[in-house]
Amino acid sequence: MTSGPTAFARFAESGNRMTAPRRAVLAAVSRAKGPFSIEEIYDAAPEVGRATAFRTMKLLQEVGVVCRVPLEDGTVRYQLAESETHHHHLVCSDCGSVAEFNDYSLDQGIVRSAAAAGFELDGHSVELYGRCSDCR
Amino acid sequence: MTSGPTAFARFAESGNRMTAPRRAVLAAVSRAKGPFSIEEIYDAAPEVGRATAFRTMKLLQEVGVVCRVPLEDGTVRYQLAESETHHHHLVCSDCGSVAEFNDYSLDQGIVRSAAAAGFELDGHSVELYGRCSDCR
DNA sequence: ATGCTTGCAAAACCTTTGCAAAGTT
DNA sequence: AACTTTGCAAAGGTTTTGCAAGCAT
Repeated sequence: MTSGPTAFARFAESGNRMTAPRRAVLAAVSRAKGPFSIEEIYDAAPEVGRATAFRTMKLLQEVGVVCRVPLEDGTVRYQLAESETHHHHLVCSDCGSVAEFNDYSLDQGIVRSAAAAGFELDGHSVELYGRCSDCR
Repeated sequence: MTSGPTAFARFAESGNRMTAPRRAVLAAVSRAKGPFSIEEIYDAAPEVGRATAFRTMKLLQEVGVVCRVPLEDGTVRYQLAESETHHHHLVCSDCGSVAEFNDYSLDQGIVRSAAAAGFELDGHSVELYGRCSDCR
């Protein structure tokens, strides 16, 4: 639940310089309740230049502070990553919330599918679309 | 293996009008060996206007003739859909090929994961990234 | 000090729109 | 004949760039 400090900490650990604009973006990202677009971030952090907002968001993705959430309609949002490790997303089409989940046996199934196709697996992405328990 | 005529047939069945520009886009799409961008399509079908290329590609997606393939780097390509039904993708990072696959038990795992999270599932997308059997 | 980061504003992109003309059924 | 679709060119929106000035370390 305490995602605020975590984003800063994770970024600090990444070995990148901590600057005022980056702090502002991290704060905006940490404040966000659900998935957001880059535009929403630089609206929420007006002291940061457009270019820097884009540059910083790209950096945060690389560093794993935020993760990309592809929506069903083909657009993309971002969200503060709860876990730095691999995970999947549950995207609610009603309220727009995005929850992370892990399922070991699901990942196993993916490994098995890849093997069956003679495919050497590097990574995978799984997005589930539907309605969350609150919205049902 | 005979994907050429199939795209036309599928489109015809969709109840949309068959026009010269649409035939040109369908031909270009059918000719493509792997995943492609919209720009590649209107480069390959110069007689078709830009706007029409975009409009037609959107239509082909809706109709299920082509499917959207999200790449690991966040960009999106399209590919002629082999099967009209639900399927997943194996994206090769070496040769760029995209293969479709189905795995019933994987889908089952997804249904189970969703249920475990109290999530009402509408749809899902699974992309596997790695190296195909030819490139290994 | 050194080298990375920023902001600005322009440029580069990509996609969509409006509307009259042309085409399809 | 009725209704769709197209092409054009312009508008719209988003993301990137180049570079001098400003920071973090």
